[in-house]
Amino acid sequence: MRQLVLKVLMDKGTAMSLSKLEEEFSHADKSTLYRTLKTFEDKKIIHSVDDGTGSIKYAVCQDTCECNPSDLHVHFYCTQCENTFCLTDIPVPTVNLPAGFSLDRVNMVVRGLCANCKK
Amino acid sequence: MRQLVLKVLMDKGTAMSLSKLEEEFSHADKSTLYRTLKTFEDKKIIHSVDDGTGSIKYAVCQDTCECNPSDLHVHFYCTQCENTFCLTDIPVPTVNLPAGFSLDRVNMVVRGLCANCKK
DNA sequence: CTTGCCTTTGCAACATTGTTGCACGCCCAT
DNA sequence: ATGGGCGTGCAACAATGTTGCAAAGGCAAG
Repeated sequence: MRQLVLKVLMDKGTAMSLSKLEEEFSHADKSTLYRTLKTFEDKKIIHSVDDGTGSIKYAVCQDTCECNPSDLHVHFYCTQCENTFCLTDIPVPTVNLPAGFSLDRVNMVVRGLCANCKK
Repeated sequence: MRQLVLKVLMDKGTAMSLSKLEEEFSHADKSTLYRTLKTFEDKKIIHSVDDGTGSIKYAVCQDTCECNPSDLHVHFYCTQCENTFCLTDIPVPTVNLPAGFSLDRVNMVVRGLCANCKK
């Protein structure tokens, strides 16, 4: 089952939400998928993205993924196809915080149209 | 009532969630506050921030605020005091999207410790 | 083979947040 | 006084995320 979930996530190419996975596995239970995702996240096999849609998305980590300190890359949410992409090539730009502020993590989500939907 | 809500938001200096407002006005109803915030948002008096905590925060717009196309400034969430600040001085850096992608809005939230909590 | 343990799964319930329908009360103008 | 519009409160609801508990399966030791 976990193998199936991982395969779907890898084939999909985009970040998936829990409800999307439920549709994919209509026979599987929500809690099973939920715990599967949590397990993967603990094991640093996938990382979660809050893309502002209200539901958390999950995507497989790249080989070079360093999910440890942060989500290092920018995420993109397409407002038309409603897919969330990992822009693994685009690192989160550094920002100059006000004096006294220390940085822990950064979440950066770009909304717009993806290459497919813009055609 | 709306005047009271607006006053609290302005005095607070940080972005507040609906539940925080409920605490502030223990006698007021959730839906009243909710509709008040929605009204303010429509009128572009306040803007909403999804800081990744699961609850949407609201903050008064600056005079120069141009909430229209996007949240133009970076937001900061302090993991200790759990306050969300508008870093109105810090514009969201531009990113070079992959070919074919078009930008609509950007949400950028920095997590860390604020000046007060880092002391 | 049987027993017991551990893991995984499914069902159900729950908390939280956000949202909406409906009715009541208030104010104001006609 | 009457009616309409607005704001408010109560309640219910939907969606998401989360957890407790019991059943089912595999695996190893006896």
